[in-house]
Amino acid sequence: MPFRADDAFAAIADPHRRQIIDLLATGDRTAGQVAASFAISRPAVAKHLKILQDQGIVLVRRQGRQRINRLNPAALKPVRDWVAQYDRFWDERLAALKSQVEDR
Amino acid sequence: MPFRADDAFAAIADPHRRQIIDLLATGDRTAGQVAASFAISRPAVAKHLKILQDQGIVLVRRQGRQRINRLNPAALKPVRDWVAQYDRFWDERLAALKSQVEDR
DNA sequence: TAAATTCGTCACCAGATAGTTACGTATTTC
DNA sequence: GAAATACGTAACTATCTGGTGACGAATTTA
Repeated sequence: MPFRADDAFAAIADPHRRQIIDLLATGDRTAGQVAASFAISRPAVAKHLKILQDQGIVLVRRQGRQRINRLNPAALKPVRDWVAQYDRFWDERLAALKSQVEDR
Repeated sequence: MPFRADDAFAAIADPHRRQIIDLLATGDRTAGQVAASFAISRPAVAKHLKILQDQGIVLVRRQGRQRINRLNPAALKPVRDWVAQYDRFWDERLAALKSQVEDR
């Protein structure tokens, strides 16, 4: 029973998708503009975008015949929260300070 | 050309592997002990452990005929660092405080 | 030494994934 | 209206993935 790639963790497992996220962090882009930045084809990029959209990591708004993709980093929070459990193992002081802030 | 699961991001993409990490966070375990906590078979667990070991997320020490697995959370740092880029999008104040600490 | 325990790994299978090319639809431009 | 543009998606392929059962090596126990 293979696992389904239906969560944020699987969404960021692919290097191309992380690159797409990093690119969208610098500004909104259409699928075509994103594809122009990579060696893979536009349909391949469109598929990656769809996976990111399904997870809410990328939001789309229509503008004429264009579909503009915008990054929604808040959707990465599950990943961030899970990883943050282990922060204290590599920086005790930072973790302590962070939990102080978060508890306020 | 599918991507190769050869980095920490791919290692934590599988839910079982995250569960194994969470389990090892509570204490060292042998592969058999880990397998006893899951519905999947011991070979399946051994494979997951090997992937985690290859990424340095799990370290093994031999003790007689046992191989004891220990969590090494520091190996998750690449994931943590990448995700942390986007912290400011959901908590500006926390990010500011964190960068102050980290810059010191 | 023989039997039992602990574990890694091989061979194999079903299903998922990432990629391609080809095509269809909606919108803008001429 | 016709042509061009921007995009999604279906169909297909090669490869990777997670799973199982079977086997063998190493170590402990009887």
